[in-house]
Amino acid sequence: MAKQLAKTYEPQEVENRTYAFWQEGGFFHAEVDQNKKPYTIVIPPPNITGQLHMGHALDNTLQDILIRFRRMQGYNALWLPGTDHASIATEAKIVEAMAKEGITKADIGREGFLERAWKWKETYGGRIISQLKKMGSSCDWERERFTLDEGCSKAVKEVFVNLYEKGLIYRGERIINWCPYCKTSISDAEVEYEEKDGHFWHLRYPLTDGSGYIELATTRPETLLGDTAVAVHPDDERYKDMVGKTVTLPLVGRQIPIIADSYVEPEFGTGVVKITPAHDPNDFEVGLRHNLPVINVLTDDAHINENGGKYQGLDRYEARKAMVKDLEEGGFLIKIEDHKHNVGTCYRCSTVVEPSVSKQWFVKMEPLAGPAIEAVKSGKIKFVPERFDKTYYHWMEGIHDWCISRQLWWGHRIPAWYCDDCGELIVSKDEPHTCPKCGSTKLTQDPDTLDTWFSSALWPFSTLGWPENTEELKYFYPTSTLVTGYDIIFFWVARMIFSGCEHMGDVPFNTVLIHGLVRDAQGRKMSKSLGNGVDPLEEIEKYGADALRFTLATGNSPGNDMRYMPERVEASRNFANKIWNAARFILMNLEDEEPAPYIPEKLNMEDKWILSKYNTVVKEVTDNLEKFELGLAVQKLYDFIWDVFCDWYIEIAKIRLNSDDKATAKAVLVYVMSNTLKLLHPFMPFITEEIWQTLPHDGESIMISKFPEYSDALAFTAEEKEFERIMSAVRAIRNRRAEMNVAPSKKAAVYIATANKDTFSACSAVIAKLASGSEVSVADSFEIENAVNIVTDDAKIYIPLGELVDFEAEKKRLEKEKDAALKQLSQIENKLSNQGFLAKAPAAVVEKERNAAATLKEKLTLLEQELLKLG
RNA sequence: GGGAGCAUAGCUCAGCUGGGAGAGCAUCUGCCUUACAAGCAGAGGGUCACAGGUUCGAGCCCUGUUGUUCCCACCA
Repeated sequence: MAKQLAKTYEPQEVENRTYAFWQEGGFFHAEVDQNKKPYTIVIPPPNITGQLHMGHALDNTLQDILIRFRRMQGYNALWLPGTDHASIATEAKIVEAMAKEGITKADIGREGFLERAWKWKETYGGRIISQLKKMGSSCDWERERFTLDEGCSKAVKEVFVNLYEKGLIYRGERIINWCPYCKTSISDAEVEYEEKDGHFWHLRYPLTDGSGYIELATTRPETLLGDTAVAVHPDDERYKDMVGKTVTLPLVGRQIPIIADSYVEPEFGTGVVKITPAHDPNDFEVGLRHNLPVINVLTDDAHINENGGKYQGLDRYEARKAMVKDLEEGGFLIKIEDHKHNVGTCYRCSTVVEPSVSKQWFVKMEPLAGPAIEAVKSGKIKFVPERFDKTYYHWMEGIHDWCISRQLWWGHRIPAWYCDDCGELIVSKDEPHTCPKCGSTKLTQDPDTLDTWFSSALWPFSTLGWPENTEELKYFYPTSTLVTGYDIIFFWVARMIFSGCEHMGDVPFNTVLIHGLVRDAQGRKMSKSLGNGVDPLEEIEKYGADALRFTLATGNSPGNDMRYMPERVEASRNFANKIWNAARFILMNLEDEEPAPYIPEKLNMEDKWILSKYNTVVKEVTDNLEKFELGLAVQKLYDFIWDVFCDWYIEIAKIRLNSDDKATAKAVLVYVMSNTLKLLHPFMPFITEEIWQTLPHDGESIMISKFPEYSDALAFTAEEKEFERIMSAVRAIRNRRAEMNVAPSKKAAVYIATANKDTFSACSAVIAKLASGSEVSVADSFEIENAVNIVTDDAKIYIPLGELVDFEAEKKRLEKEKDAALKQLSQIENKLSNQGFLAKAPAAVVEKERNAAATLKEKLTLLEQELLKLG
């Protein structure tokens, strides 16, 4: 025993050792156990290409708090970890790396590329995992999964075939968002709209019959090459006569019809719209209605293709420039206006996307959205905070079909084959060898892969073994809580919900705890381009993982963004050090003895006070955690440990520790300390384990100890209240001494006149210690000369400080206090004479006011007595 | 165009079902009181954005206004 702890807490030394100890102990692992209730969290799988950033740090801190809390509460807690293959992001990185070697995808082919990709995964995939461990994450690493592993791939095929057979997956030629940099289609959700300064080019399209021209405006003049009509509103009088005529497309010479369609807004611009079905979603719809040809004019990297005549080969923006010049020269350009408009960009690479008609695979959303909406409406899934259900409904209700095919190689290949001979489409979990229609053996698999979110949508059940009906799946599904940022509600949360409902017949989780973004100190989003990102690992190195976790868990509320301020981590680090030193103090006093538990009969007032305070904290922290109010919970622990336990109880305990009557104080110190460590453990796992291990303890690890529970036996309400009186007397004395600039080293006698003699006598040593008293006397009354006067609610206190006492000042001060008390009293009496208040306020509230009034009156009496004495 | 959030001390933010305005940092004063100066004891500092309303009682609920941030939306 009597272990020596270093003077300050050194997290670096403790963390790796402790984490290894937990792993070796197998404490993170959960097995199916019918005798225990499961509590399950599946991790939002980080990208294998990723590096831990503050968003991960926050997300995983919250998850770890919840999982550690539930584990200690006795739940069979499973936190299932894994990583995401992140098709677009990863493929882009690999392509980039290859480019540095001067190699392209085409050079090495699909096989060669995938070989590289898997190697990449082996090299970097583990990086983020080891970073999560640095955070202290108590994931069940034995169950680590990867969205592209065998099991997940099986689940993906199962789902694809299943949905296809139900008619919920189809292949079709439709307008999609094309990213010319990633060279793939992307879903609507993957397009980010940015307001950009652009132009409005007003053009003149001549009527073919020579009877004039029609004026229209466009923001993308280069799409003119794909125009197949010009549209006006059917009721627009200005153009009524022109409908049915044709115009000759400038620069191209193609004759295209003027059509009437109510999509056109007559008030906007000139009321005329050029229709480019191949490159605009609205125009595409118009084209369908009017049976217009679709002319694609772009290549997959956004250059003009063979349909662009002389502009072929030009980049889209070069083509724009060239065409505007030609239009101007040809007299077709009327004017150019500045125009702000929303431009769609790729969420991965920020390249401006081009809407393009293309043959892709889609998930039919409408039948899936219904049950997914109902799952939240019925309360089977709850968002915390609740307001996010609105966001969710809004998105789900207006959802379009989901484009799931990607022109990438890194991902789940679409389980569809085409017969080279008859063109038959075969969708199958297993590779087919003959065409069921013509018997041909020449079959080619669809080259595309699936949207990376297609596999993450299955994560809550694919990781538990689905489509096999495993014991794990039966036991741990639905999972309990999903923790994630509001920025991926659409990408991931919504899709998990409809996938769970569809394939499992049950919701994937019961609660979704939503957090916000971690921003920089100025409130800006952390980003690579700004270079303002704070590296969590550097912060851990500097301040310790516990300090970082504490900072992220505190001072923010669900769903709201937070700013990352280095000063706050410093404060958290200081808190860790405070705890460390409190432990050092206790250990120092334990010497070599095996401390016994406290004996209830021997507890004195301050022991009961601290135990009662502790008991309240247990209740409140538990309540807060159960309601996902993690920030409130940890704030209460901070206040209790620092202000209540350290600043008051430890100081008071020193009195007995310096006497012969040490046992009870020691026992209470140990009891409160080690149990408070348990309460704090979910938030600060490393330091709590380290200290708990050095204190007398039962069990292998704090992380599998029992989370403290509220106990009626510790609810010493009366003693708590009594001791608060002592504290307020101590505060009053300290306050007066500070005001008079009396150094703590200058001890002075303290005389306390009170009707409450028992309490004050019992605590005279406490008062002496905490309020620099040389001696403390308690009686009904005193006649003291040359004394400072202090009046508390139930006591008059005199401190003879001889020459320091200024009677006039004393009098003035007491007058001031009297005025304040009178004012307060009149406020309360106003309330108490208000019939409405008496009739309608809860009895407890009225009672509280009555007590306050009584206390004030008592104080006023004492104040008046003193003023009388002073003349 | 629709929807949501935020506005509380100099700064960053808490404030749970309406019942005496809080923390951290910063500032000021005094302390090396042998667990901790990464500390201790004190102090100052707020019309809780503004205007109405509901209520015995509003930072909290309702309506409107202003400022700000974000999300969604097919206006060329």
